[in-house]
Amino acid sequence: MNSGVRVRFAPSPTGSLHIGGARTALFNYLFARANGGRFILRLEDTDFERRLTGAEEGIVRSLRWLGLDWDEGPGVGGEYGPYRQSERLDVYRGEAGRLLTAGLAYRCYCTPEELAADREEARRAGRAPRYNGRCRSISAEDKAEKEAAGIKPALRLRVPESGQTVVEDLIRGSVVFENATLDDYIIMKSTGVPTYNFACVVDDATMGITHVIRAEEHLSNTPKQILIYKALGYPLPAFAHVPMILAPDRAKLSKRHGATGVEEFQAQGYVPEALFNYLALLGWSPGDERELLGHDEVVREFSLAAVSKHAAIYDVQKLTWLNGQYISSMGLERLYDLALPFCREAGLVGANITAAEREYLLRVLEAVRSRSRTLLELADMASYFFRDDFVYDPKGVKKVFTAQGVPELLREGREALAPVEPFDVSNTETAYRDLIEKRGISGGELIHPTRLALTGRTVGPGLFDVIALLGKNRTLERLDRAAAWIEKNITPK
RNA sequence: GGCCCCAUGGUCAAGUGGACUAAGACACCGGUCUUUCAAGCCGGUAACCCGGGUUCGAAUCCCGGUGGGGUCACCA
Repeated sequence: MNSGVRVRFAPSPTGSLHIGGARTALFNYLFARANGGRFILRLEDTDFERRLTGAEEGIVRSLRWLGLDWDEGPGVGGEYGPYRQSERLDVYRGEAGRLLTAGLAYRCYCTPEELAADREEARRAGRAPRYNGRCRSISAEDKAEKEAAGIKPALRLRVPESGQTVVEDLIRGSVVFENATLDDYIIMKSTGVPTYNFACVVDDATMGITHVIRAEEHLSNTPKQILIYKALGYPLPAFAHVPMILAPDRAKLSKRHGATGVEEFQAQGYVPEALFNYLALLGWSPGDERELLGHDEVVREFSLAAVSKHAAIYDVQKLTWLNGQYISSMGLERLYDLALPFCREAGLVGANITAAEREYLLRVLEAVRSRSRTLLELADMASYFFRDDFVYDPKGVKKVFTAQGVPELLREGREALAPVEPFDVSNTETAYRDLIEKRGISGGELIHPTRLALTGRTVGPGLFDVIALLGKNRTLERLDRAAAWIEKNITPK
């Protein structure tokens, strides 16, 4: 199915993909998928000063991780390429030449120093810092003089001095800009490299983009871009400016806000399903009470008309809650795949995994998943199933190891469990319940110290699940070890 | 400062003139279940920025304030 809809996400490879960019990419992706269109990835890498090596790869990795596959762009090709602006310089030069010969653009010989001085003066005088138009109607002599002095000109667009430019925004309606508030801005730098507004328009036009969906911070660029479409004679695409994602202090996302990059969330143990779901819900809602929405459901329901107008502050707590929901309800095999790197990182499993190890990890994950909100927590919750080197939680020691007769109780527990066969949940529980009854104690009096002895913790899955998972050898060994440890380290009170 | 956008609980967010005594979710607080902690379930606290208008009626429409945000580069 091809509806003719073409949208693009056009990041600049100056850093990693943060959640604001990811959300913009997501909305473009959703719009394309919801409307049978094509989603295109384009790299806006004309600022060679700020360009960062590895940034493109990082962005690509993050998009793929989130599941936002593009139909055209780096790595997949397409008939409108190339998809990196640095590889399209001849296209921009050609289009700029058209504007120059048509008299719609002109050469500007002002130096950056002159322009800075103009701006400073305007600022002091309380005027808007607009270009003063010095080169708009430069005389032939002055021009010759500048050329002779070897000054390389930049190219400016001749902006109408009156009238209005109206942005018909799919989310905000008509937004009117007075042309008089716009100035003749630079479209080609003196180096022959296009500026953002120009390259963006040329690419969107020549790549057949039908809907420009981008963050609201670009809204004030749009009238400038519309003027270029008109000058070049290209039809206008539809525009949609989606609300921004703000940091908890209500400011635009930046490095000082800490972990806001997709890769950082990934490293902290967030799963792509959850981030996808959360980001979709930031600025958009299905219109009813649903919160947990999978990929297909979001694609089915997404519409720009339902996108809100105001900026949203992201809330890690809700993301974390969603993440926990996904961790406890996704397919176990999928969870395994996602959790494996974290388990390796935590030293629970090695690089090569036998079928039996895999089976065991699967069962462990099943036991601890509902208690974990991130994969990091998950690996941590799973650790004592793989490692014997845990220490007893000091708080727990104080609470359940210091009572009178705990070592003896643990040894009795050990004796009760030793003959159990098969060593499963219900048989071990029966053995323990019998002991509890025989001793006339409460369940907790035996169960709590046992848990601490077996796991080092006071929290975790049901005790008999833990026991069955650990198996007889490790259970008995850990009970012995704890009894001895208590006798050595604790003075009964 | 100029221009532009926006405005429902702490946060996300439903709501498009009467069904609003304003959903739902996160967070928070209580209860319940349980050997623990989660999860689950039940319940609670908490919002229409202010002022004018229009209307029989305004969270919803209009105007003005206020507040927040964005943007004003040979950055993107």
